[in-house]
Amino acid sequence: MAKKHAETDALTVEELICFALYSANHAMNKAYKPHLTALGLTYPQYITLTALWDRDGITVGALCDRLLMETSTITPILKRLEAQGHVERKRGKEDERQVFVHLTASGRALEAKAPEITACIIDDTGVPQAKLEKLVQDISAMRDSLERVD
Amino acid sequence: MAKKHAETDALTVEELICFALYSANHAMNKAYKPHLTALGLTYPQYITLTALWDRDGITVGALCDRLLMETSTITPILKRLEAQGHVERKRGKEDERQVFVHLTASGRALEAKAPEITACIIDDTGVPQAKLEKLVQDISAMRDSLERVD
DNA sequence: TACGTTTATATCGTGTGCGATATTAATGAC
DNA sequence: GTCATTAATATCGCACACGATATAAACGTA
Repeated sequence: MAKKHAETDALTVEELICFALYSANHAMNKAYKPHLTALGLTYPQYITLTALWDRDGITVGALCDRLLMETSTITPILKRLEAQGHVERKRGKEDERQVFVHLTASGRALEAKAPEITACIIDDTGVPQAKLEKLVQDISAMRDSLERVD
Repeated sequence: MAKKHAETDALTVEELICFALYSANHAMNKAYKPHLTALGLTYPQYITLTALWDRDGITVGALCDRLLMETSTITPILKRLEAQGHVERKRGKEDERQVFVHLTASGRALEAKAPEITACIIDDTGVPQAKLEKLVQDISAMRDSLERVD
């Protein structure tokens, strides 16, 4: 049985939703690591590629919106993906401020590895498919609520 | 209705549990930021303090175990907390390899701020208490399963 | 006691992440 | 058309986060 707290008591770190997310995110990163190291990718690089596999040739800004990240985070990741030959960046013709990100053959080829990695990770979570889909929905809804605040 | 995928299709980034955790963790960090900036703390520093409020005077290693982090991450955080005067580090007497971390009056005083911050964040999640507690349990269970793998 | 091994913590290099700022291009008011 | 403003992306400084390595203390075995 869980320990009871009075209203004024601070919660234990393990009882905080922030720590649950914080530590689960690190654990997920760690679970992906062996799969991604084999491909020469980091976790954020892989997530960036996943967004591009679904929607290629979008602008840096659109990619930031999709991943909920700042340009100061995405730009260096794209530079490393470009250095590895997985993406190309092209200035827009009509609007030269925009930069469009395109997958190369190499970057597109990595997509074929994703389903097996995903299957491994899903297995590692120990959560059955149906429950996992619900969990993704609940966590995403919470994230969206947090995003709306500021 | 959600888009259907064949078994061989890759999932959209939004459908991946890894992205749900990744983005929710960033959103949580962002939600805490104004509260913590007012105290001169960062998010990892606050989480570290939360662990110490519950169990003070433990070793660096025990703190790493509790937070599921590496010593290479915790040591610099402790150095910054020490520089701010919130904690003190003392070498063990019997075993001089160990370093014990103790809260100062300043570090202990911050605990009083925690309940109100927690209440704000819980409100920001938009998730009712009971459901949030279940969510914490589900996410923690998944994290523990992921940790057991490697 | 000497010395190889293990243990606890710290340091270093690389890659995020973000806020603040810079840079360059497009836009708008006149 | 000029110039202030806005918009899209990049750069910089600071703080994680971790793997690899270093350091120093404790331990084990001969």
